[in-house]
Amino acid sequence: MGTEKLFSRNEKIFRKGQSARHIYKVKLGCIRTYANLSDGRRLVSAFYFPRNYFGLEVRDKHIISAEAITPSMVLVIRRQALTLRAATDIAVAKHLLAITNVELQRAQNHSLLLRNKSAHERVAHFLFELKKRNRRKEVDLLMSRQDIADHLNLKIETVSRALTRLEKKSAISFLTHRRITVHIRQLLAT
Amino acid sequence: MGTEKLFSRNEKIFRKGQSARHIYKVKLGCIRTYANLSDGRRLVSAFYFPRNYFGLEVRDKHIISAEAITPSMVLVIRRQALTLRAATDIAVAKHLLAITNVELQRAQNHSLLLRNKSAHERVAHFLFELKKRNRRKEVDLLMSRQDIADHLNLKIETVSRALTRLEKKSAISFLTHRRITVHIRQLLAT
DNA sequence: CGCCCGTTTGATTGTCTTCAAACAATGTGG
DNA sequence: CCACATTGTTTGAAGACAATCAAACGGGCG
Repeated sequence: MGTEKLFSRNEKIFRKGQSARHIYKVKLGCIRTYANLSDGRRLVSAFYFPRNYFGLEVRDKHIISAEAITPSMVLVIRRQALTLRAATDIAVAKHLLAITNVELQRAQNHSLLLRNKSAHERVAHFLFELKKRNRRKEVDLLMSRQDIADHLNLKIETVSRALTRLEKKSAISFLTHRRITVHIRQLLAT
Repeated sequence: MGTEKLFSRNEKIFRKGQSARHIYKVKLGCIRTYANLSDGRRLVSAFYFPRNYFGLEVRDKHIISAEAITPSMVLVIRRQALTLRAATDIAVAKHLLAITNVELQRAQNHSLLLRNKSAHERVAHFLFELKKRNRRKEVDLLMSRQDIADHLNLKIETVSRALTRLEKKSAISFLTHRRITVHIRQLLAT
């Protein structure tokens, strides 16, 4: 169901305001969804990895934009086709509801995080989630520090400092700037 | 439609977790909805004044609690009765949708406010909204400083300082601690 | 009148941002 | 292959802001 499509680095997948005719599933790569605020800042809503769905909308228009962070293979599914199938096939309907719930949950947790947690806690939580979603030993930070900062509502320097502090506390180790290992035990002890 | 009920100061109207069998309309007084966070803090979601509806829920359980701030007269409407009428009466259905949208809008604006604005801006915005909803010359601060603080995610001292600063800038004048006049022009110039 | 609660004020601290500069990694043209 | 530019990241110092701790104030009510 749907057709695969390749997006290059920083290529737009959909824009805020466009009518939401498709939903998307990451096959390979990494996607960010974001909005540009009126004051010039950028708000990165979420990152998506292989097997994640994105582009779900309640209304008929996208309220955020999406871009590929790395070259990414994306399954593009016609929304109408999906809702039609969901109307008759209970399994499809359930699946659709499930991925919508995942998304809702993510949004709610994230806004709680931003409201209640300090900069260091936000970064630690972000890495924790990354690790959970990746399950491999090493975690690739496919997104830039700026992406992370805009996601956590922090300045890029603050993100950087938080990372070095976590390394000093042996909660993470840098292999390269963009590739780390996460030591869950020490991370949660922060 | 519905029955009027009188609630005394600080009396609970519904609790988090209760099944949401009713929706409510303020006739007289002032209501707060709130949640107690796991860390002991309290989060005041919103204040409701005469003609406002509250207690709307998407699911079947209340996710927040509600209390009367001052002695309040409240119209209690059976939810089932309302949705039944909405099923046949388009006007009722539209009305229901409208008040739900007001609520959604309020929630979205509020979380934007908390994310982007400084303490002083939050307090100024709060007073601005109060004034808009009140339309009278004087504005009664029926809620305590603590209520305001918990609504704006600030400490009580910060709220107090913001208020005195606004007075110094002639954006507001105190008649008493709980009764002020708001000078919109100067308030927006902040 | 005096107490109590809510509020205001003051001094200090901690955290994040801002401004500035150094550093590292990668790419490009000669 | 090297000199140089570009981009992304880290580090340092100073400043801004709200939280915290502490104390004084004021109004309402017994």
